[in-house]
Amino acid sequence: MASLGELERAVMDLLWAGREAATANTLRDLLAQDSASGDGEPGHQGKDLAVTTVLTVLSRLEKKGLVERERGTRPHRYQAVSSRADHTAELMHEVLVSAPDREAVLARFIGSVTESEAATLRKLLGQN
Amino acid sequence: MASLGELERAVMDLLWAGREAATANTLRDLLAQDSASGDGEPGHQGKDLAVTTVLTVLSRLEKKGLVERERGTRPHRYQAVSSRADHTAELMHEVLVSAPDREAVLARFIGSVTESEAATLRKLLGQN
DNA sequence: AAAGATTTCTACGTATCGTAGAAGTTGACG
DNA sequence: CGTCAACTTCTACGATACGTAGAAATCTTT
Repeated sequence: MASLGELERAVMDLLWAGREAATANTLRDLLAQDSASGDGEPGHQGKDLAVTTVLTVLSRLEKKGLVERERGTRPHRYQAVSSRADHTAELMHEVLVSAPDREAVLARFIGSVTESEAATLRKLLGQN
Repeated sequence: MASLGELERAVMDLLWAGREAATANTLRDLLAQDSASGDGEPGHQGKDLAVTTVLTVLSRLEKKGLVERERGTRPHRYQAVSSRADHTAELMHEVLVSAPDREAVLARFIGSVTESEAATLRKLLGQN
């Protein structure tokens, strides 16, 4: 119960990037920028979304518990409820516990991480 | 590009459980059993699906690359392409690399696992 | 060749998501 | 205080995914 659509994801990425709460208009502008300049990904095109579109997405993200809005200020300001790292780690954990054989999963998982990530894990686990 | 529906998930669970390739009919029967007896989860009800339903789901799973079918034998036999542990670990890794700040994600992730899981990780990282 | 088993094709209902216009609400300014 | 502009909410439509299964096509077996 957590998968995001493409636009939802793009909005979350913006909210996670700038840590200040942002308005729908700001986000719309950032979305336009992000896709306009010819950066790596040719995936997303030069969007120029309506503000209502952004607002709809923000409402949905709020309903999903990923976004929080300040209703006091007039242009409402939106921000991510948790950091991207927290959110991603939570997702990883959800995936992990979705399987009954966690030990086996962790074994395969360890096999799939890079050496540098493994090093990070060793450090974090305070062993070795 | 990996999330499964409820029925798709149930089918995969069956394929992952019994390692033998199974026919659509077998799976339909197993699905009926699984939900019939009053086990823990009251989530899924006493399904009694049509075989075509199971076949449709199997086709979709095949298209997603999760299931493989033997076309030679007449009642086609289906089996999971990879083990549940492999699949789950792969998902976890996909989630991990979906974030740019993997170190931070791993840190949060480690914080979310149980002590026993942490022990498993230490063991696994100790080797190799 | 006919009957039965099996697979493929087609389809409908519901849910999610991208998208945005229409309508309602509110703050500011004259 | 009334009006306008900005902002939010409501409503909606097209596309895709999934659960579900009948209709049609194909293969097996007798």
